[in-house]
Amino acid sequence: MSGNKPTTIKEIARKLKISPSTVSRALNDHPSIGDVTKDRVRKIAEEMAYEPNQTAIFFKQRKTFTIGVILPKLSEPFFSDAISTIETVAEEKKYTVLLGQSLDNEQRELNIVQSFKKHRVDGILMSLGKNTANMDYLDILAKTEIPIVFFDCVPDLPNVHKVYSDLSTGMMEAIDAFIDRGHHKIALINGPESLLASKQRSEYFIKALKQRGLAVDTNYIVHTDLTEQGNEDAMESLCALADRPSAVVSFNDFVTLDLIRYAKQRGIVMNQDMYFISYANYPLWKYMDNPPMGSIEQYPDQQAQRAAEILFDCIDKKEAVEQAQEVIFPSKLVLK
Amino acid sequence: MSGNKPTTIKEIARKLKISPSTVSRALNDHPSIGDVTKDRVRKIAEEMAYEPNQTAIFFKQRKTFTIGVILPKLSEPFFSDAISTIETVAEEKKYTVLLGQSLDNEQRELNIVQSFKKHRVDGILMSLGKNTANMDYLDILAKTEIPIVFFDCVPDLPNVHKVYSDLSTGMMEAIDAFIDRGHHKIALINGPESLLASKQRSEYFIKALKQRGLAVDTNYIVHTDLTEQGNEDAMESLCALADRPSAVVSFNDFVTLDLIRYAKQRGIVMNQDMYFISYANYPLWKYMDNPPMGSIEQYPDQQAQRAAEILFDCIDKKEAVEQAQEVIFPSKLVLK
DNA sequence: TTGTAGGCGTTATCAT
DNA sequence: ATGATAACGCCTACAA
Repeated sequence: MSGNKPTTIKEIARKLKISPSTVSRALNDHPSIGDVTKDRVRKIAEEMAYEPNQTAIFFKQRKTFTIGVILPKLSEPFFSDAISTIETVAEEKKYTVLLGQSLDNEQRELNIVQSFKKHRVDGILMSLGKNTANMDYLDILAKTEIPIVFFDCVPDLPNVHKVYSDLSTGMMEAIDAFIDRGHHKIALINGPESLLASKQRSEYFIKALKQRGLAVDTNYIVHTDLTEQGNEDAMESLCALADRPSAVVSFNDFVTLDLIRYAKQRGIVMNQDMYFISYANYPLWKYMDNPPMGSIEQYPDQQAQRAAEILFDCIDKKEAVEQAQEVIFPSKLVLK
Repeated sequence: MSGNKPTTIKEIARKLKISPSTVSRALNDHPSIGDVTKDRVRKIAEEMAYEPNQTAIFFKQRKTFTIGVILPKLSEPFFSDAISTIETVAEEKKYTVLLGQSLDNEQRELNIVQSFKKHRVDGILMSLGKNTANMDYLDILAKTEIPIVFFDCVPDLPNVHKVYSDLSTGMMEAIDAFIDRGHHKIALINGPESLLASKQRSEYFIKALKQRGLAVDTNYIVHTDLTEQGNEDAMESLCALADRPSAVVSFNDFVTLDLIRYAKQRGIVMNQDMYFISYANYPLWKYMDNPPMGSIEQYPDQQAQRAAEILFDCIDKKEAVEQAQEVIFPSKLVLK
């Protein structure tokens, strides 16, 4: 039960009085080795509890059969779904998954990338943190030739592989749903203006309103820093308007949780005085007495699956991945 | 942007017309190397974008600076909290985390252990799946000398390191809370009888009732297989009783979500006709109109932290870990 | 202060 | 069918 080192091929060879190469070949079922020898080797290997030293093999093959996954935080169902899918795909390819949560912290993101690089992962799947602006690691990785595929929260750059959800389709459906139900005072509670995700929501929101012939009231577009306080403040500023909106598209379901709670405190009746639709389609709404009118599904599993496939294509050096891949899934409104 | 291999120490040596060992030492700031040489080496290394090949180092050191974490599923907040803590501790020790979700599947658990062993992780943190009975990997790991520390859902074996939550304290508090509020018809909706977790809940439930002088009505102890249907069935069987209980301890918050929904459908008014307390203390209750009376916190972060510490002690070969460590945190009722 | 040589475990190449 | 040798990149005892 103490420091007895693992058996090596050499030891087997010595015991059998044959050469290490023969042992190696026998163990790998090489055709040129006789069945007798193979059997003898296998038997002894079994007895001595031989286990190939993968670190040696990785080293020699210049491959680790490991991919790194970097995402903001696993406590968001979107990402815990995604990682499950990634794991499944990886498992099929006999790969193992190295995990890193950035917690939306740019510095951590960089550290994780560095650490993954150190560990010589064969590839990286990454969803950016909410505030990430700096893309230095792209250079770092380009130098090291480690393929990287972004998903969900992707950088606004050409020449990188990315898989994400098209927020506009869901937005259009949301606005449609609101208008069809007679709403014309529709607001947007958006995330921080710096985020690409926010810019997109904003853009699609305005586009959708215009397309349906509604005027865009800038008072109806407010921002939250995504903290509980920020969410409440955003809601408050909407409620303070003389002409309060009757429908709200919110950044995501987490924000909406706070909005609904705040609204209730203020005596605003859900789905009567005010209607909500947000992004994410988290599974918890079915347990709520006052769920939002709908939520926009962004398909974490599909995104993760596709991103993982592209990554493995890169790793396996398929031709198709010479150019940067860009895969976009439409988002979809799900009524509650 | 193509197959130019990473710089090696040899190449730097050649370029500088000095020996590889000198380069190695210079790079590692060895005291015997002159400052001039160090500077020259560092400069060239920088220029040539030298990166030490960790796989070579791992191979040589017989260490990977990697720990494997195996847990049932990250979609449970308990585990996503736990993994965050583990990552933090690992990061401090310059370790990276390999992830494996067992999805409560024993075969997967074994595969993951095998895969981790292949990757020569320096240690493993593991929380068992709900149905795991087979502990073969313990032998596997013992042979390989890979330390393993269990947390939360731990095996009922001696001689293994384990960190878990004492369910009895929370149960006692729950029963106390119910009784103090005048309840004496108290039921338990338990998980599958096969689970250790269920056996414990059952045992502590009965013990707590007896301790407070209440009779134990076996009709008041029902089981669910933890599916939505199972949860509803369990609730149904309680509601069907002539003498319906007014208070229920349930297996966990997920079960309680279904119970509450079912109860509401049946016109049972929460916290009036019926009161609930369950294990987990998930963060979502604050958003619910009808939260349970309370929930029992099991401190994922503390458990994970402690387990990780023990694991690193094992890895660092501290004396203290020669005997199997067993750390128990009391669970605690949190009223809503 | 620096260089030389050997080895970590495995496998591929070239012999025999 | 099997063996000897070299090499992957790095480190380090020993030598100079």
